[in-house]
Amino acid sequence: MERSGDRSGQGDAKVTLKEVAEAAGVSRSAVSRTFTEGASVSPRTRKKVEKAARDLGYRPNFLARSLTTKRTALIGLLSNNFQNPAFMEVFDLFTAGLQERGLRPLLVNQSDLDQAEASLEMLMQYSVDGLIVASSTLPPQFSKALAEARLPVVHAFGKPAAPFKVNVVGVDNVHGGELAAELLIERNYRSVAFLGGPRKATSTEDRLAGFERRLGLAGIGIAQTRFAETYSYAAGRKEMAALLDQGPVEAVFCGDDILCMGARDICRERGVKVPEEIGLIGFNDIAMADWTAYELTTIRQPIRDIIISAVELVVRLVEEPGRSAEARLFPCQAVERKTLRPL
Amino acid sequence: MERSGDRSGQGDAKVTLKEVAEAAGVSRSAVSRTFTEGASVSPRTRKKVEKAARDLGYRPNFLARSLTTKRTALIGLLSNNFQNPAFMEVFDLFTAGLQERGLRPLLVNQSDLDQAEASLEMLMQYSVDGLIVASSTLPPQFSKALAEARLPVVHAFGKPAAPFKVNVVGVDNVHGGELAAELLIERNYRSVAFLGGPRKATSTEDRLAGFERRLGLAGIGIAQTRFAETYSYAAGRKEMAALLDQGPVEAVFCGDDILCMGARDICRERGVKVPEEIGLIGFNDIAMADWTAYELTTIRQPIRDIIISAVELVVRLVEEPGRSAEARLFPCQAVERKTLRPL
DNA sequence: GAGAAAAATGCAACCGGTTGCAATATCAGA
DNA sequence: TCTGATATTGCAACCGGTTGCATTTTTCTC
Repeated sequence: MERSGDRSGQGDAKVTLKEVAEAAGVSRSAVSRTFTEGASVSPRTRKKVEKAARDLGYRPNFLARSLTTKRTALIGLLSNNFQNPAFMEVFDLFTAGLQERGLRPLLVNQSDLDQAEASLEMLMQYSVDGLIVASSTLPPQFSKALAEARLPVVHAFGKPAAPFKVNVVGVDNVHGGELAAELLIERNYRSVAFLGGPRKATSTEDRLAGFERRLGLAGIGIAQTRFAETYSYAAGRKEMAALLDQGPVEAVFCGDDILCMGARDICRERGVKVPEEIGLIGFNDIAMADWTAYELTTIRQPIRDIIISAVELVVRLVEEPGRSAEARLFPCQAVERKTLRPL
Repeated sequence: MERSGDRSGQGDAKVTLKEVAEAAGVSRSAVSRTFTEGASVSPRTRKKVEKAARDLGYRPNFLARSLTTKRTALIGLLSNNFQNPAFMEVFDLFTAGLQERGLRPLLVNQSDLDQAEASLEMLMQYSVDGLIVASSTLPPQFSKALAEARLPVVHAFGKPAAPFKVNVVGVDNVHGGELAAELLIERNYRSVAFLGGPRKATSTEDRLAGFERRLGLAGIGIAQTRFAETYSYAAGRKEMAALLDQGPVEAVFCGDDILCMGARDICRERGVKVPEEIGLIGFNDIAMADWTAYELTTIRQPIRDIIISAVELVVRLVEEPGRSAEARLFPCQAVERKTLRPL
């Protein structure tokens, strides 16, 4: 004869609170309280309930619970950077950070942020407690939708936006651009180019703005400007190739390491030596930037700090709904490796 | 005076079915039916309900619904490869594939699979409809827990396991190892080494087994064998360095592209020329393997096919609970680039 | 040991939906 | 216009929990 499961009894369908209550000879409330932090249950009942629960293999249903508690511990994690291997680090830190606090990331792959409103709606239907958007850009329309949704939202890697109030955690990209410019100025580069990420990304604009301004103070103009369509190796290659075809420059500031790696490889392919014949600066300081094949000089973005802060912020927003929007900006930092000529 | 929201009326808390019913002057059932595929509602009621819903900004609560329908459309996505940039592609495809089918990935970052049972329990508390485990290894204990859980599970990138019946979608790793061996034999390498992933990973064992066997047929033994602790660039560097220190070999078969890239870079650093002085083969054919700085000769794993198949399988398992476990294995394929000497 | 305060318990309503069933409305055919 | 078949509708119970409140039990004080 077939046993319907062993002593841990996951024999049939799901075991419910009611069955545990019956088995333990107590009311449903008693069972519920046993599994609720800080509820009032006598040690004796608790013991009985726990035994019954163990015997039956009972686990409380989180979703049913959320119906009354209004908390799901689900946090939406939305990003448009699924093509970028560097983002693995971002996902790693986000998921680990959320899990540490008992939160569950509900992942949304939104390659086109312009159509993110449907995703937002979906997230609300799943009653997520909060949302983290990990992307350097945020189309105004989406930003508007976010602001209107009654939902704690943190935009990680974004920039403080004027029109709508969304919480932001990121870096001062203008300053980052300035740092890049300084690196070049110090080393006497005179003819420089900018190879940015998507044109519409505010991070791109800001990096360019800071770069241009600081360069301007030194009397240097930007010889060429190009924008990649996506943050990807392929896009970096493509734009760098175009840039090289266009005419000679002494150095290129890339708006992202992954673009810079693509750019670096086009140089490798064409036999133009880095840094002897052309200088390159990246942005982010992703782990791969340190790989022997690249050793990018780059502007470091404190990814870890940003993510820890974003998680902490979203948690806080969930706890204090009334809280007004906030921007947390971390400083960038130049890290010198081997893609610029020495001082 | 403050307006409490515009005409779309997300003024206050969440709008519920009941409120819509009242506004539309119909019963709650009618509203429910309006939002349920294939339910019986007259066009007239539907119109009324839809108008009321629109005016109030109503969205059905998925979680409440799931309580009675027994479906959440949540699929657990558990992986231990959050350090591996190559896995970005995997996440991209998984999330996109699930979303296409209206499913939502609940992400679990489980760097230590030995402790995955708690995560499994958590997933069940969230009533996920199914689970995809993306990892090349699966500790027996976890495998056992998976088999016992009443939950559709697909192990992607795994291998068909003897003791417990878990659905698997992956490649024939033994054959992959053989392909690598053939590549080396053809090119007359005689002294070869194996630099594998984690020792306990079955994929590592299988690749090694196939490699060794095919080599054996040609009368070649494996000169050195090393195992990386993780699938990471750093681990690849470390083991390759050790391997180089140990003594000379003509070629190394790396159990993963990311390890191979680390290995490649140690060579670059030490000035040992690839492929002139040492040959390298990777495994996977991740996007980065084609980067100019690496151009790895490697054994291709059809990632896209595996993922599409895994998603399709988990969907099917959800629909047909009784279905017995299945293994879907795809063939590997050698792709030649520039890290082995020419024929 | 009596009385009052504190702790534990159960009842019943509720969270936001779905659904079987019986009742009602609509429609077709004669 | 009447009858039976079919389509809509609402009622009420249910999904698996939580929680305010009144009641009962326990504990403490004197």
